[in-house]
Amino acid sequence: MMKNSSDFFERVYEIVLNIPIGRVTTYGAIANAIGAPGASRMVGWAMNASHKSNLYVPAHRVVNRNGMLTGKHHFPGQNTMEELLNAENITVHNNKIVDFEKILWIPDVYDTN
DNA sequence: AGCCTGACCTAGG
DNA sequence: TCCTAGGCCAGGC
Repeated sequence: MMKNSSDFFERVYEIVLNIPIGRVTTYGAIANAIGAPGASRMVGWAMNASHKSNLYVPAHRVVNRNGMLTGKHHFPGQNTMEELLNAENITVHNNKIVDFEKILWIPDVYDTN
C-alpha cells in the first residue's frame, strides 16, 4: 500500500470511521492508534480538514480526554455536535458527555506494517 | 526556509 | 485545585 504524504489524515479518518455508533473516542487514543502518541493535536487538525474530505467523518464522536466537546464550535451550528451525539443516544450535559467512560471506545492499534 | 498556529496531553508549581 | 509551560507534528503564510 502506498503511503502518501497526507496519509496521516487518512489514517485518522479510517479510525474515526470505525467508531461504532453510540460510542466516542479521544484524540489521544486515535493518535496512539496510528502510532503517533503525543500527536493528538494533529488528530484535531485532521478533523478540521476532514470536512473538506468527500468522506463522511463523524468528528462529533471524537472528544478530548475529559469527554468534553472541545470542537463543537467548529461545527456549522453552535449546537450541531451535541445534536449529532443526541441522535446516537449519547447524552451531553454542559459540553460534556454523560457516562463518557461507559461509551468510550478505544480503537485498535495498527501494526507497524 | 523560517515562524506561527492549533478540535490536545502531561507535568510541575 | 487552578494556572503555566512545554512537547507533539503538520499546514499556512
